[in-house]
Amino acid sequence: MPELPEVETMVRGIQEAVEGSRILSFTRSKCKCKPISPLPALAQFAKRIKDQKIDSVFRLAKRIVLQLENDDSIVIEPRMTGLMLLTDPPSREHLRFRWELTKGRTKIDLFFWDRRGLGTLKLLSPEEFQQQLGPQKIGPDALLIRRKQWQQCLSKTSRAIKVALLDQKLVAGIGNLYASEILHLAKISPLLPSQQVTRSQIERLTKATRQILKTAIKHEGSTLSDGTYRNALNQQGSYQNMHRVYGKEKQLCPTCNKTEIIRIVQTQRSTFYCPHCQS
DNA sequence: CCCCAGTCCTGCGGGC
DNA sequence: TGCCCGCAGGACTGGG
Repeated sequence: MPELPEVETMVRGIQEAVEGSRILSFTRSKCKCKPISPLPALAQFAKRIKDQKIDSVFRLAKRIVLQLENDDSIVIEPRMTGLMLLTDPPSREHLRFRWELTKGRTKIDLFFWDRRGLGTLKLLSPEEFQQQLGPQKIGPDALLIRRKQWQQCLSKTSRAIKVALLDQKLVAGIGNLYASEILHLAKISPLLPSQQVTRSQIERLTKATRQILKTAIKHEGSTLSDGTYRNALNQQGSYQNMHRVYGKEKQLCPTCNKTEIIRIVQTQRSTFYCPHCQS
């Protein structure tokens, strides 16, 4: 599930400890779990990053980037169940990778844990980074996108606005959960064809996106009932307690307090909304 | 080019 | 009780 707020929380959680540290070792966990799919030969990967200093840690859409001093980047995509942790992971079983870092005399363990194993890890040269993660592959960040950019990206597609919000080429960082939350706050129907969005709807969408994502970051993201998502210290987020519509089928809409929230399916994903407030 | 269904993966909950 | 199936949704692929 990690979307922008969860990935941002992971980055903030490891940033201080990891920035300026040096990579002592990188190992794949000896657990039974399968190695991550597009990972180059591990020995080669480990060799390329060994003794490198990590200059900075930042979020790129839903990815975590460790920028190395030689300008290579370690790019981590948690996808559904991946976590970056500074403490012992939730279980031994799905631990995938471990970095041993040093900073002065301090030793730091950094873990990548991933229950479902859909996450990916890449080491990219600056050229590969530009090619694979450049602006033509990834749209403007959802936390920063402005009214004019919303207008531009939505005018490009005839798809329903909820479906467009999930297209990372149009706008980056929103996933299935926050798409429903944002559209509810913005009072926009998830079924609205993107090209038909009005000026005032764009205005509301711009504000709602920032407000939802910022508040979710403040609450360290959403830990759903499966309990998977955790911050870097293996603690749960709390934004799940503030959800407006996601997972709340048949409950009353928190805005009008008289209509039941309904669940529909758009391109094989659940959408939750209030048919009264978001008509 | 645009859009969507199918794919990867694991754990859980519902139905029988 | 135990088994099986479907579902959860990140991003990518292939085909219409």
